[in-house]
Order: sequence, then structure tokens, then C-alpha cells
Amino acid sequence: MSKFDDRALQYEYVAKYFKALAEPMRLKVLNALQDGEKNVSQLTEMSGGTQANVSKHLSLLAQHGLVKRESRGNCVYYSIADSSVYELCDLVCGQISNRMALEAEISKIFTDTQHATSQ
Amino acid sequence: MSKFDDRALQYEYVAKYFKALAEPMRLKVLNALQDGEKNVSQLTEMSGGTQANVSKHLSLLAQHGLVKRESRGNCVYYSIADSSVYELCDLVCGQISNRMALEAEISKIFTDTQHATSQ
DNA sequence: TGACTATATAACTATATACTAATATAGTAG
DNA sequence: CTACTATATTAGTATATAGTTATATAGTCA
Repeated sequence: MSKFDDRALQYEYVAKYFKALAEPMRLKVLNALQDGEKNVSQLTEMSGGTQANVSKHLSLLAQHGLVKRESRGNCVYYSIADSSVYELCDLVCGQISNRMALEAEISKIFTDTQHATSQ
Repeated sequence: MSKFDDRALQYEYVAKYFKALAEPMRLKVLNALQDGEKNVSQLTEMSGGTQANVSKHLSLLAQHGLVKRESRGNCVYYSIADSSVYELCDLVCGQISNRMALEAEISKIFTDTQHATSQ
């Protein structure tokens, strides 16, 4: 295996990790898990999704090592396996709010200019 | 607009941001931009992609505020707009290597057990 | 002006995946 | 055992998008 292939594989892995986070419903589920484990029914209700869909998203998150699965009695409990997820989300949220603030600023300037020129 | 809708929008935004990073070729391009601005031709060569494809990825990255575009003379130069991208990638890389180390460990234990039981 | 270079875009194909509805699996309780 | 509940999976549809090829746009230079 050449160095190039290794690099290519790394990009694949990282991309796949980000892809696991690139879904509103999965973010919602991860958010619902912030304060501790929940079973599928609870997550289904909290997320507002259907049971099948939430189950599939959980399975994907588990495959990528983001959540842990533990089956107890009749229920399956999921919990966060990788708490750095929240750091990632915080970074992104910060970035987004910066950007939105910037855009609001630009939009304001533009509007002001419009007003100035239209008078 | 209700609070619920705002929340839903936030999930959408964050998911879209992650989606912008969820592509090996885009990660490659961002990596190529680590040591300063590059034009499209340079990025095309460094990434090993086609001009059209790299151009499309750059356009998407620019739309999401990850890179800046500056046209000078005959060329268009792109540079990192949001350096927190690299923090995100480092976090993910750390997470992935942890996970791979863990899996290697488990696999090793499994192999050892196999050896032990097969003798 | 025309020839050339650099970048972007359009049209298209192929693939991935989010979602739904229906069904299967597995545990519990009577 | 049967009935019930919780979760997972399957099959199918619709949509998004990565990539290619060909073309358009825009700047430079003679």
C-alpha cells in the first residue's frame, strides 16, 4: 500500500465521519442524547420521526462509532460514544453564527445604502 | 416563526455545513489550501481531479463560507475563509485514530483467542 | 481584432441515501 | 403456547449530488 493510497483512505474516513453528522435528523437524535441514554421509543418521540427511520439513523450512528448500543430487557438504549461530537457541533455553530452575523451586517449596509441612494 | 422552526433551521444549517466537509475531494482541496492560497489550476493538479469538478467543489465550498474567492488577472485564487475547518478535521482524525486503535486492539485480542483455542 | 489560457457552467449519467410502509425479529407477560 | 411491545430490516420511491464531457465566459497578449 503506497503513501498515496493511505492518504486517499484517510480522506475517505474523515469524509464518512462528517457525512454521519450531515443529517438534521441525526443531529436531532445526538442532541437528544446530550443528557444521557435514551431508548429508541424515547428518541422517536423526541425527534418527531418515525420508528423505522430513527432506528436506521441510530444504526448508522452506531456503525460510525458515534453512539453505543445497549439492549436491556425489551428496549435498546443508545448513548453517546464519542463526546467530541458536541465540540464539533459547537465549532460549526459558532462558525455559522459568525457568518450569519456577518451577512446580516452586509445586508444592513446594503439596505442603508439603498435607502441613501433612493432618497 | 416559532421556536421549533428555528431549531429545525439550525439543524439544517449545521447539517449542511458538515455535508460540505463530507467529501474526500473537498477535503483534499481544503488540505491543499493549508499553506496559503492557490488558483484553480494548482488545486486541480494537486488534487488529481478534473478542472470542472474541482471548480464545482470550490464553488460549493465558497457558497458555504469555507473558502474565499479572489480573481486576479487571468486566474482565480482560493484561500481558507474559515480556519476552524482544520480544528474540525483534527478532532475527527483524532476520533478516527482512537477508534481504529481500539478496533485493532479488539481484533488482536480476538486473534490471540483464536490462536489459543485453536491449539 | 483573433488566438490563447483560465475558470465556470450546462446537460447528462450513475450512485447514494432519506424516507415510507410493511414485515420480521426478539423480548415480556399472561 | 398466545398476545403484546420494542426494535430492526426489507423493498420501493424520490431526491440529491459527484463525476464526465462539452461549451460558455472572461481575461491576456499578439
